[in-house]
Amino acid sequence: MEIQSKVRIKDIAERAGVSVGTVDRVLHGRTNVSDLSREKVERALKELNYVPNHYASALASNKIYKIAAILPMHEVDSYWARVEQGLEDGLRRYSDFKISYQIFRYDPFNDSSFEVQTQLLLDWEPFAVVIGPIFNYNIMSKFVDKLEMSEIPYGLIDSNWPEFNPVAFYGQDSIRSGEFAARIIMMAAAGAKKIALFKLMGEGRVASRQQLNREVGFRKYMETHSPETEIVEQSLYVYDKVGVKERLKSFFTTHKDIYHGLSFNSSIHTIANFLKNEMPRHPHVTLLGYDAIDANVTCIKDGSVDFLIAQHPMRQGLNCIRTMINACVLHYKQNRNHYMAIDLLTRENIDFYKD
Amino acid sequence: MEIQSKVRIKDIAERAGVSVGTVDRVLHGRTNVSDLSREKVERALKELNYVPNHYASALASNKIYKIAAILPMHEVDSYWARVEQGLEDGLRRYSDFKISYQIFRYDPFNDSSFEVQTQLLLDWEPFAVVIGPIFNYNIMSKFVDKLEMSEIPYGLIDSNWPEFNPVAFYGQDSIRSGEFAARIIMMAAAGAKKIALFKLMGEGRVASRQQLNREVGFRKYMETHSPETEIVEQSLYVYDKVGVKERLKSFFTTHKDIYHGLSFNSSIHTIANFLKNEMPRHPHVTLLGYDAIDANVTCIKDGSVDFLIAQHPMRQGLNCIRTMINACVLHYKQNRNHYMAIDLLTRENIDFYKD
DNA sequence: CTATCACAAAGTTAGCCATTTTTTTTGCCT
DNA sequence: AGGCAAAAAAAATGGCTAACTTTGTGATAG
Repeated sequence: MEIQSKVRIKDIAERAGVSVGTVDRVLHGRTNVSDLSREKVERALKELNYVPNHYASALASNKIYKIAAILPMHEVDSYWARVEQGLEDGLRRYSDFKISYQIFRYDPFNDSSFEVQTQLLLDWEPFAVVIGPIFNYNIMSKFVDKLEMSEIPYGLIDSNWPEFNPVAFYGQDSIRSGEFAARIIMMAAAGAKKIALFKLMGEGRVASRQQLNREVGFRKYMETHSPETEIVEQSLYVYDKVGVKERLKSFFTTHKDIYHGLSFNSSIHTIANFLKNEMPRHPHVTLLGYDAIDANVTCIKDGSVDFLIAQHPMRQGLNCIRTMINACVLHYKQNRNHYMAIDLLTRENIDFYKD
Repeated sequence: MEIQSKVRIKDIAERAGVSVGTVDRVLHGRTNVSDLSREKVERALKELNYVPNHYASALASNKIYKIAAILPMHEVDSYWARVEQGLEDGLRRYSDFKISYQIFRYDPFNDSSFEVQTQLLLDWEPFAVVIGPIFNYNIMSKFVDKLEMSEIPYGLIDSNWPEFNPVAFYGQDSIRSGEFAARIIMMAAAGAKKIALFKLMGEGRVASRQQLNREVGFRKYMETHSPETEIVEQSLYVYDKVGVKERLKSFFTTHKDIYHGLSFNSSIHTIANFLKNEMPRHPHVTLLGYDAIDANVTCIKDGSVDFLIAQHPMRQGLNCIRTMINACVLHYKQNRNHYMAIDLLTRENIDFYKD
């Protein structure tokens, strides 16, 4: 089996009886080609099944591509930190092209911050843009309109917006992910009367779309498969550490019959660490959370968290960049939607989860 | 942030006060370079932080690389079919290089077939080799010795051999994988007195190393965490369809108290389909098996198999090729061992498992 | 003591292939 | 035939490799 593209522009030119310059003009849809020549070239391209050599192409064109990303501000050990890492990995992988990269970060709790940052981004005149999640449809819409007006291609990460036309979306199907969470926790909690749903929030802000959808999927599964199980909610503001302690203490004292709990974001380690440190004699509570951030991985390894659902944030970033470059630089066709795998991590397999 | 390598060989040559030819000689470790020149070049490389442009390099070297793979014969819908697909994907991804690829298939039930095929492979004079699993250490060893004698680099897929020195190994940590299987099945079977272990064999042959190791991991976990659960073994020769039916019928009639079963290879669909077709009124048996081959995926979707453990065969193939090319063609450093993720698939998340 | 040779070391340059720019040719009209 | 636009051909470019060429050193013989 031969996997090689030996057909060169020169071969096309010979076959079509024209010069390489003409073939190039046809390939790039430029002017100054007679209809006859264009047709001959196109026939030759098809007949010889021409595949461009991207190495040579990149070398010759010698353009500089400016790629911008707009993502939420975040902590060092977080989902978004890994997405950024993935983006950078992706860019490094394409470092043989001349790529200039700039990241713009907005305060997810402040809409005007997003507007300020997108303006800075547009002023930088990027070639392509990667966009993270924004809750507010209107400001997102305004930004996307501007991009489309300027014909700047963009990719979405994490949050899918069916009404827009990105080159690609990378993220998890949150509803299915919530169903999967329900299946797993209920397998461990078979027959349990009650399970705890912890709503861990930062700075009093509403949860993300992803989290809301996970809960939708979760409740859907529960209604169908375990309608008899009561879901006991407990809200917590993670930045109010004293408040968290008090509420959890009262929660676990009140609900002595709860041995299973989950959360739809990456803060499950808060519950695990509380139980470890503040109620060490409390019976084991099986916990399920999201995202393989360091704090959670530690808890998985010491057994205080039993399950994590992961979604390959680095791979999301990397693949998003890859797709953008494939589409915009190399002019490959791309699929729009890329739903990431819904991975279950436990103590037994977490060592092999490499993002 | 700028991700681009603007430092060229020419720049290095100027900085070091030598010609580009000399820099090239140093970069490729060729002869005819004085110690002084080599040192000057190496200093310049470090100072300017040189990163080679692989596009240009590939273009210039214009070699034809012959890559051979030696893998077991297999059915169309199987683990190995996907590994082969991954290998081909990988080669396609590097189609800007001139790569010629040939696959040699041996009969896994016949050692001399392996020897015949490896001889054909060596006669083809490949540049690099990808090797699948062989049970017999001695014939493997003989082959590897020949490769090392001829300085042909090789990669291992599926079976790891610590005594050899491949460029890379891709596969799953089978022991851990068995532990994970135990954890999952016992979560569903919490408190069960008995579970079934189906040993599904093709053509009366012993199981693969991988399967044996999975069982080792499984039993280790069971002894530690569920010593009270009895593991009831049942061997089956899948090509003897009548025999399989009879044995299974007698098995499930005898063991009316078994509601959970697993198998360490990809044939779990045999059990699922038997229960569906031959004993439709039998209570649900929770089944766990390996590998997302089509037959198993169908069973996951109709609920007759509950869990599959997957190991990304396509990714193994693809990554193995990638690593071989990175190491041998692009001269990147590579890690030796690449343990694939141990993925749990259920009806809820299988749609997002794309290999 | 120098001419010759072998060989190591270093330099030079023609590709590799797609793109872009410049130059040349062609075709058409006046 | 001259002028001009349109199209084709040719040459230059990019970073790297490898074949080829030149330079330099030391050994040996005359």
